[in-house]
Amino acid sequence: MDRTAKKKATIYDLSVLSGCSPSTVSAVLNGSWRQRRIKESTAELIQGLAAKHQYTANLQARGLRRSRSGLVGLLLPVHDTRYFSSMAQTFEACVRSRGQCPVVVSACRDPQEERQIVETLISYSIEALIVAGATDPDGVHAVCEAAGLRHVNIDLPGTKAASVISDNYAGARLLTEAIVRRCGADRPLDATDLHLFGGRDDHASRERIRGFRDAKRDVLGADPDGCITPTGYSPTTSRLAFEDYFERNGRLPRGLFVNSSINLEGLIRFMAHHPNDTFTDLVVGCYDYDPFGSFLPFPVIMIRQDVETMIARAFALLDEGRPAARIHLVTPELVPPRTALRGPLDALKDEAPA
Amino acid sequence: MDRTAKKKATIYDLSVLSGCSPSTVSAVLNGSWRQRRIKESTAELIQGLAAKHQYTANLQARGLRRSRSGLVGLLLPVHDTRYFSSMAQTFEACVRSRGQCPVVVSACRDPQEERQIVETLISYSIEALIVAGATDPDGVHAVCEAAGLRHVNIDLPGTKAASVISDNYAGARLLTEAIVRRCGADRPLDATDLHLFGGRDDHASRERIRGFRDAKRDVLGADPDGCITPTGYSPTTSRLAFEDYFERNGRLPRGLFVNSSINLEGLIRFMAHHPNDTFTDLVVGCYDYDPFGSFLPFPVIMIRQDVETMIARAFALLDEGRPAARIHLVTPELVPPRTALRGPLDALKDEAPA
DNA sequence: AGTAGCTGCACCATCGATTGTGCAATGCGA
DNA sequence: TCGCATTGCACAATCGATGGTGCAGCTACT
Repeated sequence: MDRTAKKKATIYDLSVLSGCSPSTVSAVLNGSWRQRRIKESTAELIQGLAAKHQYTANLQARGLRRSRSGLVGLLLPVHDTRYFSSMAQTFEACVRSRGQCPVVVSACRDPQEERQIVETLISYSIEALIVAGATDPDGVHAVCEAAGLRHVNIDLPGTKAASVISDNYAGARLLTEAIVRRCGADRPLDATDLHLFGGRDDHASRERIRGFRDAKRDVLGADPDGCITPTGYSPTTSRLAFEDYFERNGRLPRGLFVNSSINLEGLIRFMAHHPNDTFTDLVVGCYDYDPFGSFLPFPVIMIRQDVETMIARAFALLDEGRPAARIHLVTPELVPPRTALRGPLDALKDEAPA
Repeated sequence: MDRTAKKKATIYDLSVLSGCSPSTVSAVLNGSWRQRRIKESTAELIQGLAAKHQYTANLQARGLRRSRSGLVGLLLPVHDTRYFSSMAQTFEACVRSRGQCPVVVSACRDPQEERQIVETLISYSIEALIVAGATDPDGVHAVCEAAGLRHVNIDLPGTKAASVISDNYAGARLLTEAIVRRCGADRPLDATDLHLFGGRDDHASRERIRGFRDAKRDVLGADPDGCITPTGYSPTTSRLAFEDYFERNGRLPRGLFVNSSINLEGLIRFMAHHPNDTFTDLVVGCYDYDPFGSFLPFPVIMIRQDVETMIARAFALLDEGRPAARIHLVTPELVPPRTALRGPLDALKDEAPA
């Protein structure tokens, strides 16, 4: 019943133990002791005591005094997607390598949540924030600005802060062309038979749609209306859109441009309710890379966004202090069907199994 | 060039503005004003000023004073897996519904990192911690214990703290039987033709192996040695194990028990280098559910661990204060091939597309 | 009038660390 | 030996919020 939640040692404890003043202890333990001209032997004494008593600094106290916390935030729409979870993974490694502490949170694509969560992070005195895929980046910007918080958009751009995003237009063109190429191998594709599903009224969707249409016009010579069905970023609504198309047309289009892996989940939900042979002959292109998504029973061409570069670029901008509110494009990569790319987890060493 | 990073308003600012003392302002703004017998009109005055000046409490200062922070931690092995990212998603919702702030971090399965990251979280005075899939749960426990931090293991159990885990033995039996059933539809399965890949020397792997072997003995009447290849939790080493098996035997086994979706990624990496017809006839059972993994071109039977229940149970234990160091089993669910389950994202409302 | 009891708030120590400043002791050169 | 520079550290204010305690002013009752 050792219910003693032993109080953690403080600089005052070590001050008493060492016979030095708290300020000396503080200086020794935060590394500023040389410039404060503390004797090496004093430093060693205190460091020894600190180790012995398992001293660790109270970071809230430090943060209060310094009015910063050592925390760096990443605001995601959701965690549960390989795209965003790989972003979290990469972000975390990056932040740790700078000796800071990552805080990854998600706001469920709700503009109000986004702002409120950022308020909270600001209340904890986070030092910088990456705003990924925000529904209302400029709303978030206002909150950050009011608090003087460095921040950068990623994935979806805002107009008020620097943004690092994929070249969605170029990616969509690439993807569209690849779908056509893949379809055309046997018999030529009709322009109405290449349909885009997913996305909504955000910058990424608009750019992808633009790329899709331009590519169709260039490659198929036509871009009829009615070949685009926005569904939002929800598997359920996506599925309903596929069902709807299927009911209207008795089949799916031969070529499918799917706006994101979340929408692709809608497609497999649709599939789960339909026999396999509904999909012979189907060619899918999908934004976002998911390793399993790449190995579905029909060809899935994916666009892998370069998360590592985007995050790195975002940090570079944060380091700049006050970067211009412009958009930085990062080139995404076309991933042929049945391709297993390496991911952030491959950077980890895994100990040899027993 | 409004470079003024306006200092945030404090209770002292509002104190001056309102003509009340800082303690009154504090009481009003943290809700304790009724029990401090502050006049309603005073409260309204201060609340008005707070709203007008966009006051938000400095949570580091509050945390310092109260010696707790409102932060609740989740320690993951990695983010970039549907299993763990869905855990993060569920955890976050849970924490927010309690009015606290989630902090999700990953330690890459490195015992030393695990301890060090937890030390850091403790330095921020987090109030509770869920330790998910830790490589060294008892090491983490020691750190928490020394700081008097409430914590619960999840996914992988420890011996010193309460643990909520899947019933891996039962799940593995279910899965093994399901694989056999699926294989046996055409021609009976030889016991050597059902092989387990993945996992390492942790509780989950051991239980799954035990379930696998017992089920084989029961259903196939034999459980020859050499049908188990631990690979660790890395796609690359998993892939190498499949390659190795393939080279030795000229083919894969007909029935494959894959220890986790990470190991399944190893399988698709293997597949990427082999023609499709290497896998006709293959039946895979895989621990962890991944929506796309469920739709691969061969039957993949999955075990979905009940993350919602596990997290809920974990919070219940945390609320108990000092729960006994026992293991709580949660029953996982068998997921037939080509099944699209709903996930945490389905709880989100998505606004209708434009 | 005296007092008991309430109302409504102010005062002040405190949480743990940081940092500008002051000062005694020592060293050193002239 | 005097004076100045340097060394090595202590002091105390401060970051923003919290909560125990004290106390003036008013009411109500005897």
